[in-house]
Amino acid sequence: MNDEQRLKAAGLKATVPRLKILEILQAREGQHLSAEDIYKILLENQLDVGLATVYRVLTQFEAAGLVARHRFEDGHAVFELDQGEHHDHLVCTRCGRVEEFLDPVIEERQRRIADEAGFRITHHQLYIFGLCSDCQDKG
Amino acid sequence: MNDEQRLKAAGLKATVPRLKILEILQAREGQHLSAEDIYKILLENQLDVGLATVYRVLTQFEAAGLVARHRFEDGHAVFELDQGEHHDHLVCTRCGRVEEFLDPVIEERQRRIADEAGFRITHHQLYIFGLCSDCQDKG
DNA sequence: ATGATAAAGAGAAGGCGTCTCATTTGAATG
DNA sequence: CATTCAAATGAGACGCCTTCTCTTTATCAT
Repeated sequence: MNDEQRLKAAGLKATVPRLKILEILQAREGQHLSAEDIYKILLENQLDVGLATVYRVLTQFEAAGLVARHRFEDGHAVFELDQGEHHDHLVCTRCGRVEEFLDPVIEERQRRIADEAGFRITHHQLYIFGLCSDCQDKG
Repeated sequence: MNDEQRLKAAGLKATVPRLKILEILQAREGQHLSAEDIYKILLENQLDVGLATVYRVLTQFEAAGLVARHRFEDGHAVFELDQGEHHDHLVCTRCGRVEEFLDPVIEERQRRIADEAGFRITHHQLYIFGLCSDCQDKG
């Protein structure tokens, strides 16, 4: 399935801004980009896309399950492509480095906890904050 | 230990705004208050405390380990007294209801994951979002 | 009580994100 | 392929939460 088909499958028209933003996200898998980051990349590529559009598109992508939105420590949002594989994050509070992980045991416990509380889970977020090995050395 | 002593132990002068904010948080344990909420409560009690002061004090309290700051779905911050007992949250995305839980297994797995990645954990946050039992019924 | 210093109050300013509205674009139709 | 109309975009204003600045005030040690 190509990008255009992917957008249509999500119920979105295949417009230039949407295709480009999808491309950018695909080209930077594993990174966590803010709307501003994406906006700048678009401008660097001579694409006149408004920042408002970037926000709109990202919100639509999120609703369509194409991207995941995260809010690390500082509360401002970053995005990454959602490849169906949920994962959680370890975030270094000093250098901003982010590592991803997936723990089946934690996932299972979460389902059970929600179940016992009578909640139907839609999604969840687990962030572990701390100092990465490099930053521990630097004091 | 009374409130005044608690503040001094945290390295903070025992000022009126700080004492009052601490009182408010204590009187509402289990609730999650925004800075604005606390500001309004102060005004209702005829206390002329500036909103900026509320934010400052809450940030200081957080740094001192007296309160925990959370960002649920919408990105804006809420606070609660930190009684030493870490816990995580189940949040209903429809009515905003929040339930707390603590799962030793999850806690343990987190420590191990951080360990294996070479991270030294400072703190972590786990939010499970979904619909509470009441809201499931309401469609 | 007094002085040094931290904290508070008020309002301006900042930052991220959303809204509005005129204009353009996409894609279905003839 | 031209037409058409809803949907999407761009630009900038706007809004909200939070922080900053600066003067005034309060705290605490002496």
